[in-house]
Amino acid sequence: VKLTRRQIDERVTLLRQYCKTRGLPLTHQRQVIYSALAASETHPTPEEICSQVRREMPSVSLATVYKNIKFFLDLGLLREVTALHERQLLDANLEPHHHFVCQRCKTVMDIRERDLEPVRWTISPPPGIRISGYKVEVTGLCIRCARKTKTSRSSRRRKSNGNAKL
Amino acid sequence: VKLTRRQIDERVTLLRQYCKTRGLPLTHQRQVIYSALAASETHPTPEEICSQVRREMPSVSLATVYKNIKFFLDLGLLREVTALHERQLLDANLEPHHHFVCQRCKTVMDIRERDLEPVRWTISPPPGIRISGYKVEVTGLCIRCARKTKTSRSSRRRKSNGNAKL
DNA sequence: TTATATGCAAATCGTTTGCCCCCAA
DNA sequence: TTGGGGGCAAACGATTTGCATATAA
Repeated sequence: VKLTRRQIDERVTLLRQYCKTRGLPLTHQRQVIYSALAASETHPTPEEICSQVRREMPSVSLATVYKNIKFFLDLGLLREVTALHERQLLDANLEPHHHFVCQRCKTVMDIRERDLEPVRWTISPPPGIRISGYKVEVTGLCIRCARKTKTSRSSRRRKSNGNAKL
Repeated sequence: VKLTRRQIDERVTLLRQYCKTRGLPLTHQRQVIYSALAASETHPTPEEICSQVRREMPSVSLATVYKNIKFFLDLGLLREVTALHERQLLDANLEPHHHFVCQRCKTVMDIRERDLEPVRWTISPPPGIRISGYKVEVTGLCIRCARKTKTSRSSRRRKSNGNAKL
């Protein structure tokens, strides 16, 4: 999905508005980092974005790129391919199954395969690729976090992945 | 999904067979690590498995646990919750969409939301949780890797996530 | 016996933090 | 002017590696 120059500028304008309404400063590097992200056609790593940004602004530090990425994520102006990249989580369940991931505490719970309709294409799948399986990731809030959210006060980014039940 | 002692032993027997047919030694620690995994009801980290194993065998090193986890993954006796935990991958596409992940080179490609049927439950979703969305992860081999596989010779674990097209 | 695994410690990699200076508002 | 941001280097946490020793087959 390649964006035109104009579409990228629109994204930066969106960023500008977000910053303005929250009274946050919009620095030059922040703009350049965000347009590098918006212009990316793949799923870049922070390092890759940093190299990209350095073509235009050789002095940016990797730390600044990381800080801004977190900033954009918090604002919802950017997403992660997976929220579970922090550490390796193992799954000894060899049966095909799906997952529920709590977006607050990151707890993962299994969903039996038969509890969801099989995934189906509405068009023919892209030619050339070989498909071996489909895994659905249901996101939301687990019971514990859903309860806490009513009154708020968080259990964000728990280290343990606990025993919470669906 | 809590397994009975008997089911765990069956899993270890499976491991024993895999090792035997490949002529690989089945050490005491390998067995204990594998049963700790099979007995896990959650999605443990390597650290957590290590602590668990140490209750029975206090001398195991974390390095051994890591090496064995890789061993089990290679044999297909264990899975990861996500194959993309190694580094943070960013996704500037704010539209809801799905992903194709090449299990060999780890390239991620977007699938437009409308190209897959919406995910649906066959039973009513677990009460108490709050669901905010569904993301499908289609796994398989990308064009490049699918081609290479016929003749073999790999591009495993490429560092870049490339520009490969669906 | 012989190949492979283990344990330990050092190395590496990705990411975060502290601190001092600078800039956008 | 002033509070958040930027750059740098040190700190960190997770994972990997090198190597000498121990172990399964």
